[in-house]
Amino acid sequence: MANYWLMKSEPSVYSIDDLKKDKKTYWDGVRNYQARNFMRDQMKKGDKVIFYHSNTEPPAAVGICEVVKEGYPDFTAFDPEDPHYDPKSKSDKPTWYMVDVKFVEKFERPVTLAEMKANPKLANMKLVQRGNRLSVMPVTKKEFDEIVRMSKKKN
DNA sequence: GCCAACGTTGGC
DNA sequence: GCCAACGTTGGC
Repeated sequence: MANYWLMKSEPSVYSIDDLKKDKKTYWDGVRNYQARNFMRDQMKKGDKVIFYHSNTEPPAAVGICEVVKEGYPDFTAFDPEDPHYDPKSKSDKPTWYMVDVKFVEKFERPVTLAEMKANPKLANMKLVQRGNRLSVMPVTKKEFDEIVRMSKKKN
């Protein structure tokens, strides 16, 4: 049974349009242990992921992607030239992991953080809770479906 | 092992 | 651009 997730990306770094163009990408650069554990241990092929734009105006869920390759070492941590380089991560004992995702759809209409916060059905999501900084988080099927439903609603 | 200092995230 | 919240680091 598939699980559901939400992953944040700053659109100035990598947006849903970039993914639409590329069709597929590796989710590099996660340097947080909790998020790492989700990617390494729990994300499975076929899992659906909400693509969320952070640090932008407005912050919003903007589309859906799907896990196509399960957790494997984030090789950008091994490259001293890479902005995500981490000398503590060794190729024979990697600290950081990533997954590959493919483009599924871009929402007709972005679902803003403000709308999600205003929806009582989404009140338990980590995303809308105060001070949350997790860039990869699980969501329930109900929450996932609710966000998809909101993305189709007419203004 | 505690905890203050520091760096980063990310909404506003 | 500001700053609250949080994770990590490092001195002790």
